[in-house]
Amino acid sequence: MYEVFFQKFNQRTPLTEDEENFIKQYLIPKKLRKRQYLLQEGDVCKSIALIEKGSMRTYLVDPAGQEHITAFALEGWTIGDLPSFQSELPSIQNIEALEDCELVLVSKSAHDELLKTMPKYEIYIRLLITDAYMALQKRTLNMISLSLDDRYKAFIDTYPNIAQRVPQHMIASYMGLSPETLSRIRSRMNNSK
Amino acid sequence: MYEVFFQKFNQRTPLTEDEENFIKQYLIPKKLRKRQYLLQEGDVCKSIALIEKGSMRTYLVDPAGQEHITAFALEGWTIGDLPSFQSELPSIQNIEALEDCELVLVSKSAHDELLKTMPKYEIYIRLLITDAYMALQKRTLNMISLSLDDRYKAFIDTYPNIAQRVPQHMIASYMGLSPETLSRIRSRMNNSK
DNA sequence: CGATTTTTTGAATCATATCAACGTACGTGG
DNA sequence: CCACGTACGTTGATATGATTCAAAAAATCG
Repeated sequence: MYEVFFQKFNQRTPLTEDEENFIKQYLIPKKLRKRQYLLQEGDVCKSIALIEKGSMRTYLVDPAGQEHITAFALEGWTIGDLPSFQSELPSIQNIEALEDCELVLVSKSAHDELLKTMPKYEIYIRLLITDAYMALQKRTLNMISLSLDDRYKAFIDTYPNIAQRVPQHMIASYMGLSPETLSRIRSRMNNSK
Repeated sequence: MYEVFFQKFNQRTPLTEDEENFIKQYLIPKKLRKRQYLLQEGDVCKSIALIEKGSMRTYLVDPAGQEHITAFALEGWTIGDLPSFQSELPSIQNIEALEDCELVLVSKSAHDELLKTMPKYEIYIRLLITDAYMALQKRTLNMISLSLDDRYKAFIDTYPNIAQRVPQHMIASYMGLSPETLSRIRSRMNNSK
């Protein structure tokens, strides 16, 4: 239990066994079936979740009623709506299981408590956000500088597993283009190699 | 001296006078003339900089020789190339003064030392990156979900000062579109209101 | 003031969105 | 377990809108 959580934690901030046990008190395991929600628009994001198994997506519905996927997450990734989690205000995003999932939750109160009492947790969170920030910077750069074909290649290189596990139209939504266009990009790529 | 630096710091993490003085030992003031560089491609980013006065841009040159602006920064903002700063490997980005600037530098060694010795500095950095991450998420969302006209409006709303202080073609580069297109967006907007 | 850079405008081209139709795969209930 | 209905992915035709190239107008700098 919590294998992936502590593997990821130790990767950034090595822990003693005692420290692991200390943290374990604060963790809550949770299973989610495909299509179930971790968070729904209008609710406050009360936990961040590490994915032990499965995959999820974060999306939001714009005023015109269209869905936009802002993030995917697989095993070992941490997911949550940061603006809502930080501010304790209602979220505008939804977080949904794309496959059956096993999660490890850290509630807001547990998170605040751990930040206060355990310097290593603070370090871990800082490194986690730093990595997430750098990944997002790369994504932003790709969006402003690459052709669609190259953006799709970059997506595949960065997340080779995702493409096989989530429907294409969701990848199109994540990239901000129509499903038809993504289909044509793929057929162009297959023909040229 | 360091007014803006400590104003921003206190905003996130209130400090006593002693704590301010402790941190001051580690700070280095630096002035940069317009068009001078804080960081050039190929160099390691050895400091992060808070801008007391002036404005800067971060950009990178792609294989085809085209510049892409990834960030602007004004008074009170912190700038640096995080991947290079963290890893101490050469940066692929350039950071240039757009106006005469007064900066406050925190070197990598000072940063590491402060992280080790001063919990409040660790908290400050975590909150700083968290804010930057949330801002970047919003930018990403705008890119995948809004029309160009609305993206420009969102840009103006978010950074009302920048539009008057940096050349339009740089804003176009930041938005990932051609200068001509931005010019046409602006004339459309003026005609319709 | 003259030179250079920046912004605007126009016309042609290219890329993506949209709309529509079709084939296929999938899950769901009978 | 099969048959049906719904989702999904592909393909084609057309429309929209952004880029590119070229040139002129406007603004900025020395």
